[in-house]
Amino acid sequence: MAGSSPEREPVAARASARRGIPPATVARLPGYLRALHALAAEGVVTTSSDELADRAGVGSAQLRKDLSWLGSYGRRGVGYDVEHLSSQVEVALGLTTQRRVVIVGIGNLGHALANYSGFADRGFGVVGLVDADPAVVGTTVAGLVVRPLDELRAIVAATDASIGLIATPAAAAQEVCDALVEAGVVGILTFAPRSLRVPPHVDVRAVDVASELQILAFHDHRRATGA
Amino acid sequence: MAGSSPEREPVAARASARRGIPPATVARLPGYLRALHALAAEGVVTTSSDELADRAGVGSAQLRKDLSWLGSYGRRGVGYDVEHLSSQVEVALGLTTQRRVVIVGIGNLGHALANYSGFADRGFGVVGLVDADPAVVGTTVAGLVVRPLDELRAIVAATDASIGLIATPAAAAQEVCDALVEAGVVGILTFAPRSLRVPPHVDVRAVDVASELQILAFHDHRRATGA
DNA sequence: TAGATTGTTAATCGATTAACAATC
DNA sequence: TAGATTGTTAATCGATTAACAATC
Repeated sequence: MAGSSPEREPVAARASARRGIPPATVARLPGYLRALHALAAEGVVTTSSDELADRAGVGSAQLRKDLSWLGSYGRRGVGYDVEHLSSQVEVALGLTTQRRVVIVGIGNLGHALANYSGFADRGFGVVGLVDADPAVVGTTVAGLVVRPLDELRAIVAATDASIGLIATPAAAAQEVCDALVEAGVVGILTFAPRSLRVPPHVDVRAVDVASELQILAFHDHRRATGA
Repeated sequence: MAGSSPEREPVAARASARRGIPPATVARLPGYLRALHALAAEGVVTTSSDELADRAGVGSAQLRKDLSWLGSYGRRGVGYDVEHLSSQVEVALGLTTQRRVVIVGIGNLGHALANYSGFADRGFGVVGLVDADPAVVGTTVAGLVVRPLDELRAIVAATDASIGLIATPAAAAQEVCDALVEAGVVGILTFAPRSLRVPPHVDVRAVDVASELQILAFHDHRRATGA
């Protein structure tokens, strides 16, 4: 409109500025980080896109394309420094500061999640346990006392938790979700088998174990019958 | 080659014949089924793509496109019969015969999974529990006696299990996976945080809870910083 | 230099979405 | 018939992949 064509940035930079790292890439970054940590634990100092992709279970072209969204952290002809790349992936994912997690629903699954050591290893701290059942409230699980649902807001405020984990029955999930949102969490991971409604600023990810099995059943079925 | 153009089928039919239902669609079908069952439980007899999509948390265009891969089970101007569509989705997923599941790794998580009633409700039967720890072997969990790892093959054979569920530590997962494949399962759902290597005829799905949290952390981080 | 490996391009492929003709 | 809603089309969008120039 000003009569001259604007300065052109590289395509990738423009896309990055517009939309950031693509969701499909973000979803694979934790897998790369896992593979990098495994390599570091084995004492490997330098790796290649071939080796790392193989460890992560993806193609090397995809790995390089994914990493290119973060920047240029490899050396042509050499590969990637394991420690340095780990750090950069952690920076990209925002794992440089620990995030605090509240678990709601301390049944079998909530119990297992509260005791899962993999959270602390990977940047998360479980800071609160909440349940609606008076018989469960007051018990100690994984070193934390289980608190009643009506204290959720105070717990989130006191601990500055940003992530809520829902391990309740499906029937209670939306109500708990609303309470978590109201309390101020911005990310929710739910294991309850139903879809949740949240405002746009809140991010929900859902793990439904029976759905996963049904997807496996489809492939089993295809193999057994037609194709 | 024969000198005349071949008969043309509709595009969708050709694609369907070639590759079947797209993976992204298959992954959403369990969610539709859940929503349909919820509607049925409320006594709703007929639904629309708008209502069903809303329940499942997707757009109505996407829902109709997805269902079109299964066939034409709606009535223009009317909607879908809840019971009939449920059945058709179940047929498409191969849920008309119950599939049997073996769980390996009876720690906190394996325990929770063994006791999860959602499996039976949705077409799966837990028929075997296996653990490597002699202290766990012999105990009864969810009505089943935990058996040692070296009996895995016999259990799969005796129960005709087709799906294996891995709830072991990461370090044991590949070994357990190999044993499951060797025993004859064709679908594996793993909760261990590492990638698994399987032959092409075996299907693996992975749930990594800490990875899910890391993906949530990314969005939290983006919100807090730049975009 | 010669060999190796990245980062990027461009082509392909698959998924999503809006719009609407078909039809109940 | 008029209104409603599907099933399908076609356009757009995003993801994957192979190939290779850049460069260590």
